[in-house]
Amino acid sequence: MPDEDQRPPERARRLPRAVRERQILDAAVRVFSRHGYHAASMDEISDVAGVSKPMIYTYLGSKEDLFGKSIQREATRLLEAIQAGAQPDLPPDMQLWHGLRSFYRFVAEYRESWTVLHRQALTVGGTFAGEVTAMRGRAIELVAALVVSAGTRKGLGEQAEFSGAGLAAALVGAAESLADWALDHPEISDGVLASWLMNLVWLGFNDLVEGQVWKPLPETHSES
Amino acid sequence: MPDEDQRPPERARRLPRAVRERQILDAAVRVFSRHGYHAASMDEISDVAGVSKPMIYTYLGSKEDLFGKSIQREATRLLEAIQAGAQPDLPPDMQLWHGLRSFYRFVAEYRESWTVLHRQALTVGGTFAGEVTAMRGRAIELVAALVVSAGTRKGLGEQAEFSGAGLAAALVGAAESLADWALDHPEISDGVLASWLMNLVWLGFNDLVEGQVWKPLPETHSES
DNA sequence: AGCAAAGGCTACCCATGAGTAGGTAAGCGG
DNA sequence: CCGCTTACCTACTCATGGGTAGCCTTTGCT
Repeated sequence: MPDEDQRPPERARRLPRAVRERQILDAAVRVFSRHGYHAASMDEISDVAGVSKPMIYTYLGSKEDLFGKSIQREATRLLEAIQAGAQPDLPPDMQLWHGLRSFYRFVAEYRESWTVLHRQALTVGGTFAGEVTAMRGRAIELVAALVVSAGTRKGLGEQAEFSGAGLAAALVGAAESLADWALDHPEISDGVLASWLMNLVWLGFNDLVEGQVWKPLPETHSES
Repeated sequence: MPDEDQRPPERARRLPRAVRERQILDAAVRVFSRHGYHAASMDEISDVAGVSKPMIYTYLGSKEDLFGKSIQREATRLLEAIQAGAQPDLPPDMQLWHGLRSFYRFVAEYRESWTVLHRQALTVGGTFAGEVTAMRGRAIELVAALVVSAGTRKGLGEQAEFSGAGLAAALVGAAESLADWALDHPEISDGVLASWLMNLVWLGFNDLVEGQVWKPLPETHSES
């Protein structure tokens, strides 16, 4: 009886390996972001991916491997998105401004990527927590460099150096937290979010010396 | 063969129920803070508590119950610590200042409580995540009220109202992130940490109107 | 056609860990 | 000293879920 398969879900059969790997990673990120590492089951991931469990093991390895690869892919995506925005030949404040905007655009577009990186990766002790905190640490150092360079340029000198790391940690945390908040307020544009932080941090920092208002150049931002 | 038990660890036998419950909760907080909800095992908790597993079930209920009670106790502790610092009859900036100092003192003293609340509680979907985010939300609202009241008082009016919630979210996130950072830098006092945030946020916010430097009254803070 | 390799699955194994059954022993009122 | 309650334990059951063995099926090449 040929042609008896009415192929109802059209479960795309026999795709090349690279495609399947992408599908599986997509599913993994989605499931991990929803339940966290431990509560996520390989069965559910395979189900979401539209693939049987052994495929995951033959293609991506163990659950830990899979989680690691998910983290790695999303982290790379995020960093690339931010770096695409913050051109290193701009002045510090503009670097920060564009980096922040890119960050918020990314979070809005890839909520699940963000969730996995921000919430879930830290809870799995061991290698991943290390990788992610290292990545976060690099972000903090980058921001710290911006802050210190700007502070020194403005005449703060030693004090900037001393408190730069802490301030950078606070700023990164503020940006992350604001990202979470923004997930529940999609009507707020990335430009507004970034400008809030710029006004908070840049003003507060620079005004230790002199009171001048930072604002983005008119051509680059579009907010209400 | 009597007296053959050389009672090596002197495992305190037959204590009253209230004491055991405290011991078990202490152990639970410690283990949950280290491994997270799912990776923590009741066996390890009972081991750390110096008590057998059935005791936990007869006294505190299921694993979920136990986690909930741990969260609840630590959250209450934290809120009480903060409220003990921030007297509501002070002006907004001083409330924030003292609240922040109390917060950082608490985090330094009860690292595990903080870890459980900040990192682990969010990863367990369902009731607890709800409770904790609700608690966090209340904190944000509180801060938002301070910020808006100060902003309105300073003449910002509508703009303060509009961005107050977002700014509060950012500030709370900055405070949390700075708390994590401070765990690796114990030499930084709570006064310094709090003053960093005050200078960042309060200055940046108020200076949208006029450039005035916030600083704590000399008698209350002790920093380098 | 024939056949190897790659894509894919069902059906299982088994360690881990939540939760419990049922028993022992110490205090305490009578 | 007798029984009743409370504190407490050892030793199990059993569901969940990570991981795998073994088999089928399509495709592409000669």
